[in-house]
Amino acid sequence: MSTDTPARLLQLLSLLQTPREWPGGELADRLGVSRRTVRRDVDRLRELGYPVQATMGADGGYRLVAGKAMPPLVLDDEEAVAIAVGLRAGAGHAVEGVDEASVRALAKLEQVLPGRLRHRVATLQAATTPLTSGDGASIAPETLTVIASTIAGREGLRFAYRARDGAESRRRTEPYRLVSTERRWYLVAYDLDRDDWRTFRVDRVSDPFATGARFTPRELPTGDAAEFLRQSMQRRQDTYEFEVTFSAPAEVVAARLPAWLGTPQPVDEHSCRLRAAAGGPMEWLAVRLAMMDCEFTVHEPPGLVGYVRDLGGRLSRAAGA
Amino acid sequence: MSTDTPARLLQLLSLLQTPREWPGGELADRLGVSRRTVRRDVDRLRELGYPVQATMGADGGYRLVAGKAMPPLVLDDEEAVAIAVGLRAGAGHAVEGVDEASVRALAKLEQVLPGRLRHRVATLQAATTPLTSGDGASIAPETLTVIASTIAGREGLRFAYRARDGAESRRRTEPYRLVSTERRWYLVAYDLDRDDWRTFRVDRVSDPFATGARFTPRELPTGDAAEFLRQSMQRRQDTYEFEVTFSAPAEVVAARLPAWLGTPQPVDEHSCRLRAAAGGPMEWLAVRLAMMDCEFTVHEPPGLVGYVRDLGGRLSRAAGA
DNA sequence: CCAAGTAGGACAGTTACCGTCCTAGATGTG
DNA sequence: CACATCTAGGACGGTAACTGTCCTACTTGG
Repeated sequence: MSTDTPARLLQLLSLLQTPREWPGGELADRLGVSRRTVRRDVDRLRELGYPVQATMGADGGYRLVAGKAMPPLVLDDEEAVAIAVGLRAGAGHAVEGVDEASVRALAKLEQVLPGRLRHRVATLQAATTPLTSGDGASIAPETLTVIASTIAGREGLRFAYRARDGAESRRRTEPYRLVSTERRWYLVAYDLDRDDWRTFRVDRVSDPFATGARFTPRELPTGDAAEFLRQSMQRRQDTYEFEVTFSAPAEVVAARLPAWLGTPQPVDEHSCRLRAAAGGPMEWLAVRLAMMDCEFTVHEPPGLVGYVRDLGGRLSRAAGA
Repeated sequence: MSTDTPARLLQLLSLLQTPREWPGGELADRLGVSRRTVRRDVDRLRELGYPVQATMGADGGYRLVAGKAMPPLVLDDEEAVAIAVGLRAGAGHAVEGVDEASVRALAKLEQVLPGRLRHRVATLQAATTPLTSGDGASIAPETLTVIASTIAGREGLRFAYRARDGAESRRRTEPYRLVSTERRWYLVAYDLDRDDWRTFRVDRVSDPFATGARFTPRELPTGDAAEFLRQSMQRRQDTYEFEVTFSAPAEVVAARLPAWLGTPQPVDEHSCRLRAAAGGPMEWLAVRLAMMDCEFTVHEPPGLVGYVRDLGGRLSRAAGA
């Protein structure tokens, strides 16, 4: 309705993102301009790099197709809520390799999410259950997004931290990177009080907030945040090795397990063995194995064997054995 | 760098979405215009409804905050991939109430996703595991997005359908709505051959494609697609009732279960009972119960009891009991 | 108080934009 | 085959909008 050119272009972009064909006449009507102007606008979008495809002939029309760069996504309310909920649900147990970008996208979205939608996201979020099996290691999505924001904005970050021995402390940091490996989130940051680089487990962070103080990022001595994390993990020995034998062909098992857990080695035609290192909560691995839908045997570590035994006992009792 | 006004406005919008403060001078530099013009552009964005907040005084700057409507999201490559992967992973087992919007958002995103990113999404998607426990009821995300596109674009839809008795048939339909209830996806559509409204289970749909023929949506006699689905489900009796007793306070159980499964009723201070109806694969419910981390007893239905017993036995054997 | 930032009015030159005319090419239908 | 319906794009003139420069006013933190 507004007669402004840039506004009209944004509106056109939004219309074209609906997965259907738009005849020029209809667009002209909707935008309140002449057909010729629509053609010019389409031209302009193309010059901007958004590939508008036009099918010729009767029954033709315009539509936005895949191009070189991502066009700005124009979402309606429900779609925005769906993405927010989806990303938040995934934040705790996302796919290896996209976790950090996923949190960044969530932070970006939540920055501009209208208040009334925020409500709906929170409600729906409450209706879903965190997949973490009650070991208290769950992470509030807000924690991740606040941290991501401070990293992107180069702002100071303060939070309360509960160390491995249970001791509480308050930290003033310059956040550097979020890294997630093997079902756990870590923050690599420069600790202003310790005057050195540190890694923090995000599930032990509480009450994080941006101080507002901007800083220029220091250089990490190790270069890569993931590398730095790996080194400090080695010192702490936070992972464990496990070994399982499955009564199913290696291909079948491989298809049902996440690739990062490793590749099962065939023993014979009908069984295979998986030996790999895992981090994160052991319960998760146990449940994952339970979902495999084939016979298997856990050899190591003893803790995992114990947990699987407990789970088995509990289920047997539940069935009234 | 000097492009025309609308392009600059889009660029400005993208800069402001980074969660940080931008001083006017820096924006002027980046956009290649004078400081005054930046102020004018900011004004224009505000008039368009995008609330740009400015902090006054030294060390001030601009940033985009939550407003009345969603601004067009400007994503970088990694963020786009992250959202696509997240939505696809969630497509099979999403949160009640946002599923359809989620699929619509995914369709919208994939329509414009550049080819090189498509590759990355596919790769990462392969690395993750479908959560469906081997009953063959998994759904390819593509199937959902194709259907969603035809609904949005009012295009005819053809697909192959495997009926409950295993009979294969080809369908020509005018798609109306996607509905998901209790872990399953359904398509409500007008069947052009049967000349009547039908519901289809999406996990039995294969090889769907848009015919390209546009149509004007008919009116559904029942009015609401969800209502229509409910009625045809009642005829088929696709759900089952279950009853479980937990050895944990009702609040604790409620907090760990999805709300749509129902509310547990307290029996005494330390236990509670849940009686509700569920649909979808029974294995899913069994695994969900296993993750509850407390003792429980399954009373009904017999099938669920049997499945829990099997799972328990398998786990006990796995632990070498 | 000063420095550095936002906010916004006034003015003049330039530019870009828009609608109304055209004509040309593609495509499916009667 | 001709026709209707769509995209594609050149030409043109009047109007409107945009931009940079130069102002002043106000806010905030050191």
